[in-house]
Amino acid sequence: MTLTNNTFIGEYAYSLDSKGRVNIPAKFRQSLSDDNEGTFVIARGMDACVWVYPLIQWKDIESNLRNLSSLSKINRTFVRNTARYASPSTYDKQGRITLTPSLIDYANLDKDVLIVGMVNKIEIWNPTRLDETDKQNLEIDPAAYDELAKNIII
Amino acid sequence: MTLTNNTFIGEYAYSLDSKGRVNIPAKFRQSLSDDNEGTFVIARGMDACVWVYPLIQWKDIESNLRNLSSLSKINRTFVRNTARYASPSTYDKQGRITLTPSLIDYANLDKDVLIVGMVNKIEIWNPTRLDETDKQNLEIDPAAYDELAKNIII
DNA sequence: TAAGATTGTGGGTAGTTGTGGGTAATTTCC
DNA sequence: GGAAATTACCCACAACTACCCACAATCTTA
Repeated sequence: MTLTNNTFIGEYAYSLDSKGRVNIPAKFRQSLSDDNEGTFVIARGMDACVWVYPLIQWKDIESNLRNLSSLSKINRTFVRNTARYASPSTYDKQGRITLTPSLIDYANLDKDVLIVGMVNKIEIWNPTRLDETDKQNLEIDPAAYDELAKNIII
Repeated sequence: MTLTNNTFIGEYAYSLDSKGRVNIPAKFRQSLSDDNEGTFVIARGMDACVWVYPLIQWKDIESNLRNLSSLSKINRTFVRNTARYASPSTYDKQGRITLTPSLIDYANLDKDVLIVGMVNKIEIWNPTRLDETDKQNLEIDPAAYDELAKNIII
């Protein structure tokens, strides 16, 4: 059963093979709308992971980046860091995309990877790194978290 | 007799089979509106139980998550923690949904489970865990109940 | 009260999904 | 231009999942 188009939830333990390929969970592929043409854009995550966007979602981001004036230094840096490591990747007949060596290195990926649905995108993690990040996030200001939760009825 | 659509009350003792399937009480299914397409979204409860949302209820949550920018770390954490353990599940011809091993483990579910209507969602409990939780909650601050009383007429 | 329908529970089977590896096409580099 | 390396495409198999059928217990209705 697929929810909304281009929406991803859930967690999957998959493996990265010797050719740098990872499976995109079947449920995620089913949720992809046709106009993505089976293509994702992979990029550096803001945490130590790989971000995987459906093509049309990425196009949206691109147009936002386009609107940032390069007069501002922070804009230049942000645009550069975002665009620099991004690259499109179409999945093969078995539903796998190929990651770039640069991204595998950045996210510290080994054979075992964790794929996490983040609603509008997908994250690929080294399970150990995610554990560490989780622990660090425990120190996050609980008040700020409560503020968020206040606006979202769960 | 069905009360309001997508509203669940009452308690049922059912069983989880070897394939991780639980029956959704017939009364709950009857209360589901058609636009749910026979689908629930299961997720980690805030207590040690599984939360089961009707699809359209979850979509609401999802659209809120979609609007949180991943530039903010606290947003990323919040989205991840919410989406990560959630997964859609359509009930079969017999009215059962399949739980994920991860959620069965989280809620400590055994063969005997307790299904509790929580008005806008459903909870699935290990009966023993629920007893324990009940006992702890006896010690709830009466002042907190007074606070609650301001917002709800019972 | 008896017959029929509905509901909860168990299990078998066919199709799908994840994973590994092989071969041909393409690109890169000397 | 040709060899080496890389990439894209294809096939195969094991594990898993979704779907189907069966049956007993309960509830409904005539």
